[in-house]
Order: sequence, then structure tokens, then C-alpha cells
Amino acid sequence: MASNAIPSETQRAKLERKERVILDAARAIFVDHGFDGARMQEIARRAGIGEGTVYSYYESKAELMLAVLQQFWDGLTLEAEGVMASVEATDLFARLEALARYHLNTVIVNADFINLTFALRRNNSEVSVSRDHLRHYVAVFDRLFLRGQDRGELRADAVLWQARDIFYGSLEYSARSIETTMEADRSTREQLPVVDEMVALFRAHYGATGNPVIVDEVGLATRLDKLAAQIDTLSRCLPRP
Amino acid sequence: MASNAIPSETQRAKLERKERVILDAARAIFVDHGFDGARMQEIARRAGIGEGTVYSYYESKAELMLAVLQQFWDGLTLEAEGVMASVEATDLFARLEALARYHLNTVIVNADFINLTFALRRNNSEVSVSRDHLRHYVAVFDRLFLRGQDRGELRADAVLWQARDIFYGSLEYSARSIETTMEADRSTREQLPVVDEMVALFRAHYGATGNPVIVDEVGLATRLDKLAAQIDTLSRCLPRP
Amino acid sequence: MASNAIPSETQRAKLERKERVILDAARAIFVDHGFDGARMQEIARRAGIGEGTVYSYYESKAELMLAVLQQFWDGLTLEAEGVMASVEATDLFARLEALARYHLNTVIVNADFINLTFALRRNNSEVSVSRDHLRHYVAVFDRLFLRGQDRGELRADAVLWQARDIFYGSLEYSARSIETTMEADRSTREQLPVVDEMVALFRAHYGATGNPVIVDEVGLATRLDKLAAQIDTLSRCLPRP
Amino acid sequence: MASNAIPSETQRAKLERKERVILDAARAIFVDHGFDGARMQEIARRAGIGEGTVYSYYESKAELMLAVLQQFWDGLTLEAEGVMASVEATDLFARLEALARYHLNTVIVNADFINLTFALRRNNSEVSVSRDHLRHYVAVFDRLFLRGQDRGELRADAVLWQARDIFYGSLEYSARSIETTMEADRSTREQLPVVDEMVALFRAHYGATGNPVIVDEVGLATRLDKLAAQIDTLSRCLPRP
DNA sequence: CATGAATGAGAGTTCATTCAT
DNA sequence: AATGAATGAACTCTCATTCAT
Repeated sequence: MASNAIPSETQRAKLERKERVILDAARAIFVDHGFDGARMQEIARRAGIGEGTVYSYYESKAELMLAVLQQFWDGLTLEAEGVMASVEATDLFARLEALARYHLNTVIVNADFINLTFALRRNNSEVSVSRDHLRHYVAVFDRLFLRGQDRGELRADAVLWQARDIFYGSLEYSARSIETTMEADRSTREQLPVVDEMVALFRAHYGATGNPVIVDEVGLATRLDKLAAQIDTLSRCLPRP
Repeated sequence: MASNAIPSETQRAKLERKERVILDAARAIFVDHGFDGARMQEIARRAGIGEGTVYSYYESKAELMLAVLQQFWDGLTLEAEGVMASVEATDLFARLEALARYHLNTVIVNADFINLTFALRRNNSEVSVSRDHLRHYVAVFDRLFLRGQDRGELRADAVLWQARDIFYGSLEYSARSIETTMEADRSTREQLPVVDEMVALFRAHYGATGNPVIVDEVGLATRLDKLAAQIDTLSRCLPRP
Repeated sequence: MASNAIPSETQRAKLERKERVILDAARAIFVDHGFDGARMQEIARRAGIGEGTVYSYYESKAELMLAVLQQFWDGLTLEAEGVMASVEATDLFARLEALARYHLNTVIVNADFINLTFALRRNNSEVSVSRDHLRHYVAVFDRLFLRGQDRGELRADAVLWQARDIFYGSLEYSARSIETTMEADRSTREQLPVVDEMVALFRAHYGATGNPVIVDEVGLATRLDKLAAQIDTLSRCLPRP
Repeated sequence: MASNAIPSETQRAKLERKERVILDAARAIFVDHGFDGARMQEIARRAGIGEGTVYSYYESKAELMLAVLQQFWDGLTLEAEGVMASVEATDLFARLEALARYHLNTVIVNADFINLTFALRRNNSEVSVSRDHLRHYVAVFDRLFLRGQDRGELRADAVLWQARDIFYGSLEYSARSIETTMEADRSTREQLPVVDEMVALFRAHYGATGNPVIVDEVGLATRLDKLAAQIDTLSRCLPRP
């Protein structure tokens, strides 16, 4: 029994480790060469195993790709949730900023892979479950947003998917731009302001206090008027030269 | 000579026509099957010419793809500029809305092809000039934006590339979402509001009257209050007339 | 037109010639190594063409095999019919002998290929139309047999398929035996007697004149005995001289 | 020692049992998929053992196939001899009929496997000992035939191998035809008459009474002579005209 | 110039066999 | 002794590219 139980544990660990090794290798090669461009032989070589061995873990190249995608997006979702959990502040916008920062960084780092995901032909019936992965991932944002509305931190009439499109869309596009720019001139722009801008935009546009501009504009105007009146008074008190 | 010159014109026209036919065929096949999935034979058949003939116009599959991309993005840019030219209103936001509407529609219709563009591996040294095409295309937005700043319609301190990322990013992401959603439930959401929201957001956030208030709002109020206090103090110290 | 017609003729001839070359090469390799054992590469090499070229003539290995089978059995049938046509004698048994001799020789020469035909797995849904080929081929015998019955050369109550089984079965089995024996000791037996035996057997067993003897033998004897008895009786009735 | 001897017996029995299990599994898989189509893994799975274990009993797939063939043909031979032993009648033709019936049935039931035997390429030096198996098997017929000649039941001048070819050849061919026919139209023909026909043919053609024509010809001639003598006597008794 | 038959390198995948456990 | 994960050579088939016509 012991001679059976311990090895089985060891073996299972081994298999799982090897599975991870294969997935890592596959991901690297897929990212480097795309789905069609990737050669199973190279994946196997990178994983340090024989060609045939890959096929005892994954029935085909397409299925391997699927597993890689699964792992990637699941990992992303988990990490994003982890980020949310680790933010101490309960303030919605602070949490939003954390999510944006995490997402932007992720998208920059994994740009190739994300492109790869979307490149998988919808027509290519073999590999295309990506939509589900994506849905899971963006659900992190959705929950944050909806809770924000529940708590009255966000306008009740804000439309979830519009906000979501703006949030992820802007960040992804930025990531692409940043990547492109960095290659040419790394110093030209920083990524940080993008997130700040994003959060500011959300605060201004979707924040419950509403379009703060209008409200405070009045306040400022009032104060300025008051100040002007004071100065006017003051100036009248001064001795004329 | 004349017997040579006239035919040569005809021939040139012929060549150009055939070139267009090839490009159209190629684009259709590339969109349907992706770069690797497309077969030169099918492209040739669709263009109604022999396989070898394609190679007398384009040296390789990669170069053909490049030409297709070129044509596509150039066409897009031209169309976008045409849209701009046809908008009678000089109002920035009206023009922005027209551009957004055109872009969203374009992105939805050509989703496959746009994905294809980004899917072309940067590493795959063969095909990857897409960045330039993209730059050209977004320049339409850039010009609109800069002119808006010149005219004072937009905040002078607005950052071009941030606005651009938000503009195109949101729209592209929306397009993707819309496409996904439409497949499942076409009635759930409409695409039009997306553009409206986008323009509203721009007007509020980047409009000339708008923005500085938000960022410095608190600081300014504080400073103004402080200033008012100083003046108050000062006024009290002054001898009454 | 001429520039089109003549080349097309040449081309067609070329294609047909190449097709024959491929079939011949394929047959040789299939016979040598069996269906699974045959390598397309070797077939191509033997045909003196590139690997890919084979696939522009036959969609797959299975289809190539099918074509080889088709050609083989069709050729056999044609040859057998040719043999029948060339026999001047109208005598059934002379014709039968010619067919038997042709068949035996064919079966010996093509033993490998015939085995190959029957070896194609019925389960292997890909290649297995052999039954039809076979039916066509044995129809030559069937026609001969039926005409023999029509002409009264063969017993009217002889069963076609029994005769056919005996005819082809014996010859095939003999061929196999002969082949086996020849390898070990070529001189031990001759193939000629087999055919003679076969024909003798048919003449005796199925021949119209042959058979009644056996069947009516008893009847004749009975009648003769009866006749003898009658004469005996008669003789006793006669007055002695 | 005792503790060693008894288990060793058990172990030997175990080994032999496992060997049988492997052979049975192998035969089933070989019949179902052919030699090349059979996978060692499936054979092992069907035998309920590990893949590697098969190789501790048989060095290679080819050798396993050989063993299966051996077992099959030996079994066939044994069964055929059993059938011969169980026939109470000492009459040659009754025994022949039993053998024919057994053989026909066997050939029908094991058609796939018999085809498989002949399909093993002679060139494929690995597996091809089938000839010996066959020789052993047909020896049952040979013994029967020779004893028949010894006893005077068969013509002394009949040629063994000719008779053998006719016997087995016809039956095998019939089996194939029956199989083919049955698939299409089971009712069209019965298998039983084949054996009857076979035996009748042997009795007529090879039976010692012989070429009945000749023998009875004598009988008839004798009777006719006798009759002639009687008539002659009679005629002499008649009054001369 | 246009053609499309020919090419062959290279792809994914299989499976008999081995060997560490 | 038994296992089955690992191996990699070898298979069939594809398709971008060439070139004789």
C-alpha cells in the first residue's frame, strides 16, 4: 500500500509539474510564432520532453492551445480578484485604480498573447472558446461597478457595459500604444497617467456626485465673486496714490 | 508608336484592374481563413487567374498580405477623411460624433480583418508593417483633436494620446462586445448609444469649459479660500478711510 | 486554336501516361509491402515523380490503392474476355480449358496482388470495393457456363455458382500450392495437369452426355435385366427344336 | 522446498493462463484491425495487462502475430482431427463429408483471420511461416485420402494434390462466395449443398468403383453379352424358316 | 505574359518499443 | 514481474513556390 500510495502521490505531482512545463513551453512558442507558426517539435524541445509525450497530455495542437488559453485567462482572473482582495481601501475609485493599474500592466506584459487570443479565428471551429474566458475576466470589473452603484458611489443610471467598454477598451488601446511608443522612444510617455486619467474620468463621469464640474463651478464662481468683492472693498480702503 | 502607346495605356489599366481583383480576392480569402489558413490557389481561383500569375504581381504570400493590409488601411483612412469632409457642421463634437460613428461601424464590419492585422506576429519578420497603417489612420482623429484645441473648443491641457486611446480603445472594445453580444442576443443592446456616450464623455471631459476644474478644483478652492482669508486679514489691518 | 488543341492533346497524353506510370509504380510497391507497408514516398520515387505529384492524381493513399485495384481487375476481365474471343473452337470445353489456363497463369503471376485484394479489410471502410471487381471478372465464366447450358453442352440442372466455386476455387488453391511447391521444388509437379484435370472433371460431372450414364445406369441395367428375363421366359415358351 | 515447488506450479499455470489470455486478445484485435491496424496498447488492454508485459511474453508485435497464427492453425488441425475421430462411420466419403462440413464452417467463421494469414507478406520477412501451418492442417485430408486409396475406396491413380486443391479450393472459394452472398441476400443460397456436391463429385470422380461409366460399362457389357448369348441360344431354338 | 502541373520541405500525429519505478 | 509514461522515427498529406510550355 505504502509502496503504492507514495509513488502515486509522487507521480501525480510529477505529472502535474510536467503538465505545467508543457503549458509554459507551449505558451512561449505560441506567443512567439502564433498558433499556425508554432511547431509541436519546438514546444516539446522547449519543455524538455519528446514530441510524442505532448500528445499523451493533449490530444492535439488545438487542444493544447485551448489549455494554454484556459490557464492564461483563469490565471488572469484569479490575479485580478487577488488584487481586489488585497486593496485595503473600500473606496470604489481606489479599487478601480488598482484594477486599472493591474490590467494595464497585464495587458502590456501579455500583449502578444492577448492578440493571439483574439486572432484565433472564429471560423476556425477548433479553437475559439476565448469569449468565455474573457467574460469571466471582465466579471471582476462588473462586480466592482455594480457594488459601486449599490453603495451609491456611482450614478444609478450609468450603463454597465458602456463603462466596461470604456474601461477595458481604453486601457487595452493604451497598452498597445504604449508598447508601440516604447519601442521607438521609451521616454516619451509614461503609463501611469493613463490610469489616473481613467480613474478621474470615471469619477467625473460616473461618480454619484455627478458631473462635479457644474456644481463646483458655481461654488468657485461664488467664492471668486466674493473675493472680487472683498478686494474691491479693500482697494477702496487703500489710500489713493 | 501610337499602336504601342494606346495599348500600353489599356494594358496599364488592365494591370491595375487585375491588381485590384487579386487584392480583393486575397482580402476575402485572408479574412475567411486567416493568413496561414489562406491558400494561394484559392486566392488565384477567386481572382479568376492562374496561381503563377499572382506571383508576377506579388513576390510572396507575405507580400500579398502586406499589400492587402496597405489597401485596407489606406482605404479606411481615405474614407474617414471623406466622412470628415462631408460633415457640414464645423462643430468639433459633431465631427467627432461622425468619426466615432464611422469608426464603430467600420470596426464592426471589418472585425475579422482588424483582428487579422494585429495577429500578424511582430516576430514573424515577414508581415508586420501594420503600425504605420494604424498611425496614418488615427491621424484623422489627431488632426481633429488638435484643431479643436487650436480653436479653443478643447482644453489646451488635454493630452492628445490619452484622448486618442480612450476614443479608439472604447470604440474598438465596444465593437468587439457588440459583435459578441449580437451573436447571442441582438436586441440586448444598441450600438448607437455607445457613440453618444463617447461624445458626451469627450464634451464633458475634454471640452474647453470643462476640465481643469476637476483636477485642481479642491486645490483651487483651498487656495482661493486661503487667499480670501489673507485679503480679509489684510483688509482688517488697513486703516479705514 | 491550334496552339491550344495540339498541346492539350499532348498534355492529355502526358497526363495519361503519367497516370499509368503512377499506377504501375503503386502496384509494384503495394504488392511488395502491402497496403500499410507501402510508403507513398517510395511509390513516387519509383514513378520518377515528386511526392506531392501523386496527390494531384489521387487524393489519398486509399484512393490510389482503389485505382490500382480497379485497373488490375478491369484488365484481368478484359484479358479473359480477349482469351475467350480468340479461341476459335466453339466447343465449350475447349473454351473452358482456355479460360482455366489463362486464369491459372494469371493467378500464379499475380498471386501477391490477389492476396492483397482479399486482405483489404472489410472493416477498413476506405478500401474494399473489391467485391464488384471480382463479380465482373467471374462473369466471364458465368456467361460461358450459361451458354453451355443453353446449347445443351452442359447439364441443365447444373448449378452455376457451385460450378463456379469449384472452377475458380480449385484453380486458385492450386495456384497457391503450385507457387509454394515451386519455391521448394520446381520439378515436383507441373501446372498443366491441373487444368486438364479440371476440364475432365467438368466434362464428366457437368457435361450433358456424361452424366445420364451414372444416373440412368441402374435404369438401364434394370431394363436390360428385365429384357433378359423376358427373353428367357420367351425362350422357355418356345418349342425345343 | 515444498513451499517453492507448489507455488512454482501455480506460477507456471498462471503464466500459461496469461499467455492464453494474451493470445486470445491479440487474435481478436488482429482479426478486427489487421496486422498493421492492430495496436499493442489495445491488445494489452483487452488482455487486462500492461503494455510492457506483452513484451515479456513475446519479443515483438510480429512474434506475437506468429504465435497467434500458430495457435490458430494448430487448433484448427486438432479440431479437424477431432472431427475425424468422432465420425463413427468408416466409410471414406462419410468422413470426407464431415471434414468438408467442418472445413467450410471453419472457413466461413474465420474468414477474416484466414485472409489475414495469407495477407502476411512473404516479403515482409518478419511474419510468414503460414505455409507450415497450412501444410499441417491439410495433412488431415491427405491422410484420409491416402488411406482411402490404400483401402481401395479411391482410385489408385488419383493424384493427391489435385484432389486436395479441388477439395480445399472449392470449399474456400465457396466460403467466400457464401459470405459475400449472405451479406446481400441470405436466402439466395444454402451452404449445405456445397458440401454434398463436393462429396458427390469426389465419389464420382475419385471413387474406386470409379469412373462408374467404365465399371458399369463392363457390367452392362457383361449383361449385354449374356443377353446376346441368350438370344443366340434362343434363336438357335427357333425353327428355321 | 499567363498558366497550372510539379515539387519537396515540413507539418501534425501515431505507435512499437523501452525502461525506471 | 509488471507497469505505463516516455520516446522519436516514420508516416501521410499540404501548399508556397517554380518554371516549362
